[in-house]
Amino acid sequence: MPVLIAKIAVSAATYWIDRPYDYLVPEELQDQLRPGMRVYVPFSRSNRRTEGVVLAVADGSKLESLKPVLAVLDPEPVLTEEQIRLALFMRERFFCTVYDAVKAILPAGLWFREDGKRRSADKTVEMARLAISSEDAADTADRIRRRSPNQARILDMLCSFEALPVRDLLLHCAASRPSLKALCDREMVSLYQREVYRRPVIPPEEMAPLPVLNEEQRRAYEGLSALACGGKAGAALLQGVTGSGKTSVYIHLIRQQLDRGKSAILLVPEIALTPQMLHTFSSHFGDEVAVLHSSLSMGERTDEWKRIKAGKARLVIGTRSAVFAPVEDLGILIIDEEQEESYRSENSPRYSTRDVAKFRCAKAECLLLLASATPELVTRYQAETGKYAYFRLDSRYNARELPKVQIVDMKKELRSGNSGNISSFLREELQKNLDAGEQSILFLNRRGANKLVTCGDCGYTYKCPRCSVSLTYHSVSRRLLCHYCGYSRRLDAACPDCGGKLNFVGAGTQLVVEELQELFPGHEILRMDTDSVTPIGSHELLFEKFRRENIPFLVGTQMVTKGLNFENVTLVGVLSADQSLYAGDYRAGERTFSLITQVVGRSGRGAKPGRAVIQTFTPHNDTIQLAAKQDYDAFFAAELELRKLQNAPPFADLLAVTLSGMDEVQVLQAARYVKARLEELIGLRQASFLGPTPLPVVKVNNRYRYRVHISCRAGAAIRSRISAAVIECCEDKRFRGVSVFAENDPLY
DNA sequence: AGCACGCCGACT
DNA sequence: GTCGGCGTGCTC
Repeated sequence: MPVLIAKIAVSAATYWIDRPYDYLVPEELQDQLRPGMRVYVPFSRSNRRTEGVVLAVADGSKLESLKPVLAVLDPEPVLTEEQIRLALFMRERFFCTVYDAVKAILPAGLWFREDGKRRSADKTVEMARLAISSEDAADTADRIRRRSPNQARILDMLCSFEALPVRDLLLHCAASRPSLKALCDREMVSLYQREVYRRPVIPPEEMAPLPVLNEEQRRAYEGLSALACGGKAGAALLQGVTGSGKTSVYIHLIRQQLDRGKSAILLVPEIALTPQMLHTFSSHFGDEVAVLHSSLSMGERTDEWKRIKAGKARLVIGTRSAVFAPVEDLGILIIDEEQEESYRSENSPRYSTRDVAKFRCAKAECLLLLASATPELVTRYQAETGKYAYFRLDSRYNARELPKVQIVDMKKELRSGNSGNISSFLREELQKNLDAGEQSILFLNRRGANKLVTCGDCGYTYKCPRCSVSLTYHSVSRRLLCHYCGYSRRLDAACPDCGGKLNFVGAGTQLVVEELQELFPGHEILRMDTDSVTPIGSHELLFEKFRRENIPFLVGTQMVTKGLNFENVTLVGVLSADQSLYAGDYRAGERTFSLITQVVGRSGRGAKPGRAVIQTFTPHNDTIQLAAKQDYDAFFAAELELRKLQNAPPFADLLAVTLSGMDEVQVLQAARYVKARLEELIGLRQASFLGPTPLPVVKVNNRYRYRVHISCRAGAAIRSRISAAVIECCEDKRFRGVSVFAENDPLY
């Protein structure tokens, strides 16, 4: 009798010991256990109980003595064969453990035990169906109609519907439970429980008709649909300017795939997933839509996941993690605003949504559609060189004109004595809008839009004791806060060093609001940034207020840039266009271009023409000039030349090994060791190495962080050597206490 | 990373 | 004698 062996990825394994471990399948588990199920296994010398996932079942092992699988945790596999392959792919591509990948693929709610209180309990509904044939039921109904009219009506009802929720059945038959009970007792009707899925609120809709496509949209649709139905894997770029109606093309493509019995995934950036947008899609696809995003409760997410896995929802809309949605027969996968950084995961597994999408589409032999007004340079390059199919939508809806853009030199402004955030030109434009009763949006190109606190006398600033950053002041809590580690303390009445007066500096949204209040006293101003809004839907409330009450000014960060239409907004001001331009990594240019394009696109969405004002300290900068002209093609050409010179993507792949630890000297030594090993293992001919360089914020939570950069054509061979160098460093006793990981295409 | 094993010094 | 310090090595 052959011994059954399970190849298992265990959760306790760290990156450098992560491999499939062989375990014995005890006889009593042999007919239950299948690949894709989670199990408990003993691990390590202590045999502590560890969770694992079965990757494969084989009938023999090279190893002599094996430990047994302790228990099977799932009645059915939670991972399909394809998802297991995906997890293995992710390990190789993103330098993570298989189990890390599995955790990204499955919804977190799946880990809460059936017996525990924490579990998101399944909601069920009681259903009734006929236990006899419908002919017999109809006969019986006629026979008993005089004596038991209620029971007869129930039988009639069940003859025309296969199964009905008991509640509805009784309601519609004007019957009560005893009637149903009688039928059950006579074994004519049976009852059972059906799981209902708690759904995020999607308002019930009348189904909207397919949007009418214009000539240009129709051409794009036809080209893309030919690819999507061609049964070959491939990718395409749909480059469409803001307002060109990409969404209409999506709707047609998705409808077509659903009609062919296939499913579809539509990914959107975090902030673009608005109720407005869900509304549009649910009005076209109703119950076929499942929504996955970070603001759902764990239970809701698990429910949606189950609904998708059961084939009940064939269109999945969601943010980056929805790329793992367990749909079958994928027909098309669309990534909207594909250049957005929210598509990359910042912590392990550090995956790129696009790479995962490519893998899935290749396996499913379906189309990957990348869409944007300002695609990532690499994407556009692939389209231009024929690796991706390429479609464009160049005309704006209703042939509206692009806003007129004016660049303002803030250096001049400073010289003429204005040190504020709002230039005199912008102030005049704002005044014009105010007089005309039109609205304006001011965009602050900043992440943490918070105030710094300094001493006016000695220049003292508050530093985080654990990180190499200054603390910022939060007016809501009236405390100083570290954005990196969460450290907070109360503000002193005076400078702790010299007793001088403390000043608030920095161009936070709050400061801009204060400046506006001074310039335009008595007019209402809305403020919107990461601090002032968090719960989902609160943006919408704010936006709604802005629209309805025709409030003259809206000041905000990132989120004011995203696809919102305000008829009456005719002026947009970009307060500090350069902020993101010198952020250090090779993507700074495209990030700035895309940001300015999006902001400028907010202006003049209605009947009235729009204007935009871009304030910058570097008015002659190419990126800013081209962004002002909204000339992506010229920007692309210029930036591509730059990339060629820098040997940056698409001409080379960039990877990095990041090291961190409490002992800065030791971290640096480890980093130098990694670099030396990389040079030996890969060779200087195939790659170039840079570093170690400190991260922009070198110390976070008392850990010093350094990085070694690798520029090369990254194939499987090179990646495995990088992996080997990381593992060697982890195993080296000299570097105990230093954590090391590799990464594909790191964000600065 | 955990966690056991083991080989030394200070204590009931 | 033995309790516990951490240095060392392994994980099917």
